[in-house]
Amino acid sequence: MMFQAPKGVPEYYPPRSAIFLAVREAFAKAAANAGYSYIEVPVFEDTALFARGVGESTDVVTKEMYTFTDRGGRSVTLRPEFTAGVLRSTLEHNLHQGQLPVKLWTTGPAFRYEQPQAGRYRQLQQFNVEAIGTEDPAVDAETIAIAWSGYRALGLTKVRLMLNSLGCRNCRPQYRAALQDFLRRLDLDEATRQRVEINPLRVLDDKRPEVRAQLADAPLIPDHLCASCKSHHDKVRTLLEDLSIPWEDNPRLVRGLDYYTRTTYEFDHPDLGAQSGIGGGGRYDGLSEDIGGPRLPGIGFAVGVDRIILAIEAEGLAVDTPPRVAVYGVPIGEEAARRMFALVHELRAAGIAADMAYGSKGLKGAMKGADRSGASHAVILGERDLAAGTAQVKNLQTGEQSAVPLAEIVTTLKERLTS
RNA sequence: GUGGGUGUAGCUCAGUUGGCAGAGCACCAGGUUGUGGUCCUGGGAGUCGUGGGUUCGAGUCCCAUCAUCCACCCCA
Repeated sequence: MMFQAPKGVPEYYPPRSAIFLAVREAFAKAAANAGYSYIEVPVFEDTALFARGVGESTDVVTKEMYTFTDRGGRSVTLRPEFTAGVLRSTLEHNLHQGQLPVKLWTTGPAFRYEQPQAGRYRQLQQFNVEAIGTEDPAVDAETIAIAWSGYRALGLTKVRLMLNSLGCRNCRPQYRAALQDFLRRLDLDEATRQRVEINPLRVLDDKRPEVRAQLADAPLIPDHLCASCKSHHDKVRTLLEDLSIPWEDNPRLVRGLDYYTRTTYEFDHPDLGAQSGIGGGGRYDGLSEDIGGPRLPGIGFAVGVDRIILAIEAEGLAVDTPPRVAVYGVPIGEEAARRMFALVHELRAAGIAADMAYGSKGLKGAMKGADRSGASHAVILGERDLAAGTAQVKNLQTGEQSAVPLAEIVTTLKERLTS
């Protein structure tokens, strides 16, 4: 084999690719139903946008970015996530000057240079939702509800929601100091000690048992929230209760990106191995200012399409794949093939999905093609039919077959397909 | 970046102490020169990941390398 897909890039081809579209469709529908509009943003941006937006101290920025210099000498980076780009676009085009919040969804690939493993890829597919311009906790709950609806629409039953609040610019610094004070007294490796100084909250997320054991008595964020953050957090939870969306409070949930404030949440699935997070999001009330914009709060989430597909498969859910076409043309001989080509075109123009056998296959091979296409009807056309000005219309389920004048094929099939 | 597992036909895999490279599925053709699914018969296919070494002889043993999978760190 001469060429292979780049390392860590999953590909979806038929028949499995149908699941990919179904996942996107489920979330797009949930977002659109909640009044969110589509936004198309670049796959690459100025490197500085991500460095400042996502955070200089994050793993994503320090070691996972696909960064390169373009021919004009500019440093550009393939997006490692969507939020920074969506917010940049919102500000650049003054979408926030209209009525708030600005509600947007988008989808596509993101890129992180990591060592691939189950559910972790260098090109990952995300579905993304952002609500920009309000601090109303109802919008926090709304984004959660959209993600939840998407999972439900796909039939997933084992998705767990974990919820936390990271505080704001007023209460986070005190908590951060208290946490650092605690962490500095622990027995930690060099990399983790550095993290204590740069981004202590992320130490709480460590999965290693030897670290975890030492964190049992660590100060937790919910105990250090200021009055307004506490009230915000309580309101979000009350609203989730109203919607009967079950969640689990997780005071150690911090997430890896620097811009999160107040509400953070994560969805995970128990059957996915080590990479179990299938979606996550939170509030980013300071991000706009971080990237040079006005004060503009926001909240959003991304769900991982690749991992959701793995979850669908892990739960053994069948995604119904409709037949490729409704009608399949079976020509016998060159003259018939030419006539059939036009007939198939007519069927398509009439809104009937149709395909035909190509490459002068034998009748038997062509019928096989009809069978595999999933079509409910075959149209068979040979010398005898041409001479009579008819074609044989065959119901592939029942085997019934009858001659129909060529001029009436389209209307006849239209009737038979709706009945 | 670190650790471990696996690379043989399109797919899933078998291959004994080193001795002619195989099966199932899929695909194609025929059985039926104008009829699919089931059945029967036949067929095409592989530089055994790649490069080197040991040997009369390597899919099998050794070394290197690449790819892939799983895990750590971290994240969707």
